[in-house]
Amino acid sequence: MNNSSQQQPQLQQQQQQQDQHSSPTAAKQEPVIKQEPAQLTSPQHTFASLQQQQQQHFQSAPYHGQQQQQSGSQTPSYIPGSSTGPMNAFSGLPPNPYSLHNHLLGLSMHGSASPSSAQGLGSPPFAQSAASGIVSRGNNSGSTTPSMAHASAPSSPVMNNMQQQQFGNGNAQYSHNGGSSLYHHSAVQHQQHYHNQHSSQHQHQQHQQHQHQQQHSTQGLPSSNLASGFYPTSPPHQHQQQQYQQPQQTAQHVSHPQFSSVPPAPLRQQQSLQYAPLVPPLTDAQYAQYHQLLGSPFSSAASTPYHSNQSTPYSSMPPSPTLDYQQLADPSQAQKPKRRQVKNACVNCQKACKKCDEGRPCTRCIKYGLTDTCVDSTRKVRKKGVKRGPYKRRPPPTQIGSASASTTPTLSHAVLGGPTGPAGYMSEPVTALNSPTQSHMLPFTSSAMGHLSGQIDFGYDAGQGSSNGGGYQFQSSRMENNYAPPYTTSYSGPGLYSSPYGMTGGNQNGGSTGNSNAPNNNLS
DNA sequence: CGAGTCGGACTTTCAAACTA
DNA sequence: AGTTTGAAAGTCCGACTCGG
Repeated sequence: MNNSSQQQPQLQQQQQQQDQHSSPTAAKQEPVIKQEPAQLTSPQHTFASLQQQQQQHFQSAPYHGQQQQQSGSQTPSYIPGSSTGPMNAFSGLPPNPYSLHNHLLGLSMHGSASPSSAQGLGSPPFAQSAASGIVSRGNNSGSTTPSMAHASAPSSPVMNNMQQQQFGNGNAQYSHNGGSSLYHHSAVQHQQHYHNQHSSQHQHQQHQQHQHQQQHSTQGLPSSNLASGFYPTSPPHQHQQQQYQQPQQTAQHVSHPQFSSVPPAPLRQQQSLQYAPLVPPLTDAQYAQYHQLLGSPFSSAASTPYHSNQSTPYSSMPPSPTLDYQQLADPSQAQKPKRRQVKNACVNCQKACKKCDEGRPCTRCIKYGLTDTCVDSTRKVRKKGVKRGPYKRRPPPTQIGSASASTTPTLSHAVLGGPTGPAGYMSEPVTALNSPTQSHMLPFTSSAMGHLSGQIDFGYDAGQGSSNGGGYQFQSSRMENNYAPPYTTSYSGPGLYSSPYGMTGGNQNGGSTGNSNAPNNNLS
């Protein structure tokens, strides 16, 4: 639908759900690179070094079932600080051959079916509607699942954990056997569901890509693994990568602190940049070459667009959902890949507000010798029965000029005359604010917006902020004021979905206050 | 310099609201 | 019954402080 562009990344996520096994690798790199730069080979990997690492990575610790080993018995490779940063990531991951297999099997079986596990991979995302129907109902919490897609997509391991919780399993180790299939099943379902909602075009693209990938990437690895994208193959991805490359290279790489003296920008975007070093600024062509040279299926583990979902941050190629859009909208806005989060951080990481990973013990805990206490944190149960104000609907994308849509969120439609936009809406201070930014900033400059919103008194904000109840008061006040959320708009662009709306909208204001507190409450 | 702390940006989850 | 919305709940970045 509208969000198709957004979806890309997500699709990838989903597709890679299984990839997660692989992606975790990437995922771990992040922390390593970033937080533990010293340990790793420093962010500034050269291609050569990168290659080596990857190779080593693969050779030495392809996939052990370490997760099982767990406590204490980590293999050396597991330990951060070794030169095998990537490896750590890799090994740190759950990848257990069995689990992986099961995982895949589960997918293929439950997912929209695909004869081979490999296909299973690709299929889920594309299986859309058919599957979705099956899906959404019945799993854990109730009705929905649209969002699950997000979750499921990112990390299989995570999924497991998460789902375990949801299913009441409780324990973190992700179990394989029957369990895995079960979890995955749901995961798949969600994914599919999600896809339904949002993407469609991209799905096709990616689907194709996946196929290619599979075809190309068979080098002696179990098909399932390949399928899962466990070992990404560079060549297949290249074209896709190129799509994503530009934004990153142009913007991120260039601006990365590592490579430039550019002072840390206030924007969070910088964060993502940290990963850039893996691939110094290159032209598209160069980049492509690079991957070709690397050639090995593993070479691009982190960088493969497919994996990127999870690994987005780490990979230099991370197709963020927004990237495409950004590019289109405003190259100058190019941005950081979307930050990926684990579904459930361990208690230690949570407490420290540091990045966690799916592994248990997680990399960080291993590093700090907290393996004993590295367990999933418990999540609150969302309260039910909270009333919400009426939702605004976005006008169909078609109404909005495609051109304008791509470049501008077209807030105006909604705001001004949109079905959802009350007349009074424009008068709101917010709109004034928004209007300038909406054009391109909104989607990507959430941080900027955040600042703005923080500085600006929206009127309704005050009342709402204090409310605990969450959105309820907020909503009602809005209604009273006849106020429409700022960004509800008809933005048809790709994926700006969550953040733009969430942030700028009520969420931002109300949310930020609430949010900021949340962690503290929990953590402290 | 590494570890701990923390504000808050950002992401994900998921129930309510909405639509077909 | 399926989809969309959007706030709650959560993750974790990055700045800061502190101790060795």
